[in-house]
Amino acid sequence: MEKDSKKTREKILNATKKLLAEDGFISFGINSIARTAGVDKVLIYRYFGGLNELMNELFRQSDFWPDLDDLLGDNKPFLQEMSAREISKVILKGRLRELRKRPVTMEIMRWEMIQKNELTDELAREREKQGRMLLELLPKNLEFPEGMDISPAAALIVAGITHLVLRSGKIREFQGVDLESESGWSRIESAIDVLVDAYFSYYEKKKTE
Amino acid sequence: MEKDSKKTREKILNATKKLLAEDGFISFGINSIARTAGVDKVLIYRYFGGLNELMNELFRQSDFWPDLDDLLGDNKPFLQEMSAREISKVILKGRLRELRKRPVTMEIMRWEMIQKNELTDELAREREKQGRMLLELLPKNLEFPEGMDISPAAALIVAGITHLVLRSGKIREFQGVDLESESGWSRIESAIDVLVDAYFSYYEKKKTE
DNA sequence: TTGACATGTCACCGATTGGTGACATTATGC
DNA sequence: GCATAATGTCACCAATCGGTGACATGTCAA
Repeated sequence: MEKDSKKTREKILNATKKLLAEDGFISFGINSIARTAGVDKVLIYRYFGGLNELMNELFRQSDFWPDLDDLLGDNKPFLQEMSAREISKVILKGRLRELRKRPVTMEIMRWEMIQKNELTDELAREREKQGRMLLELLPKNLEFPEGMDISPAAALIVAGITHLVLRSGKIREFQGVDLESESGWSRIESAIDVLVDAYFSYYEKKKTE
Repeated sequence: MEKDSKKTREKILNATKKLLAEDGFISFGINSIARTAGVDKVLIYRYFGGLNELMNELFRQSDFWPDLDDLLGDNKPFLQEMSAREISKVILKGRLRELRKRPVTMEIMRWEMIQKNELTDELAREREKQGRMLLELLPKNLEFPEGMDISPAAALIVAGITHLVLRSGKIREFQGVDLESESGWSRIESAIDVLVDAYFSYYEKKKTE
């Protein structure tokens, strides 16, 4: 019998991540964590206090939500020179790409659809914070065509991206688009480009009329 | 002690609908149905066979998924005279409106994000069937600008609509859009119009260049 | 009226859940 | 080396779940 509290904490945290990524919240709980960690469940209470505290620990030590750098990727150096149109495209496609990389985040967001509780609230707060930071980090001189009510259009596209990512893994196809092949996803990325371009052109044209 | 099997069946079905609409699948099961119906759970097994059969019965007797008539609403008489652009707008907005009316459907779709099983498969099949019928019922002479890869763009918008509706009731606001007020939803409807218009104009302009 | 069947009630089963107390074992500081 | 605190093990609790068998009670046809 080995006694090493650090190692045990590690085992618990890893088991939690693994469980969330593979099975989601459906069979998630103290017992299943203890079982897959090969550890008595009483230790979870001793080391973390309970499930909520365990989750908080998890949130603190991993990056569940992409920050601006993640979203921009290779385009980061050119941020100041980009137009509103270009930034919109890059950030939306970044959102798609980065979310797909984070299975645990995906599972938490799926769970948010069903139940609101302290666990999901933690991620929601983090997301909100990052959202505000993102706005502040963007170039101040970005010019959007006047008359644009961007919020609902942006909300629609972001919601669409989110929904498609969350549905992937559960279904093969969504409305004729293959969610299991990279070619399907690049068709979606192209659609994002086209929609953003079309949207901006629409307002710019209106202005000059 | 009253003995009326029809009434008992009714009580069970109603309790099931009520439970799904109010609490979703989170605490859903034989026991909770029996409890809220005020009926012994053994009767559920006797009358329906089990939970799956109960759900099938529910699906058969209610319209969980909007058909073309629902989607078109007042625009139905003018279907043959409408352009692809107009039909796209009407159907997308119809989708938004009709889905919002169906809390049980919303809950099932939420559950589909988490777990795939016989219950959710039933709705998925129904949805697919209606989707095919919808394509057949549309005017045959609809002309889409060439070069358009509509599927992924349509998927994005439909996914966005779905996501926003499913998120409502759980959160107040999504990306700056109020999901609890009618004004928020009409901003979203406007955004659908604009995006569709912009998308079509984009390709039509390209063609004439 | 009586017998048979439909309907409803109740008690139980094994499995699983979150949670805790009591105890055994190991590591660590003195 | 020894006491003490940290760590790990085990057994148990009440509650809930889906599911079933045994039996009581009502209804209806012969």
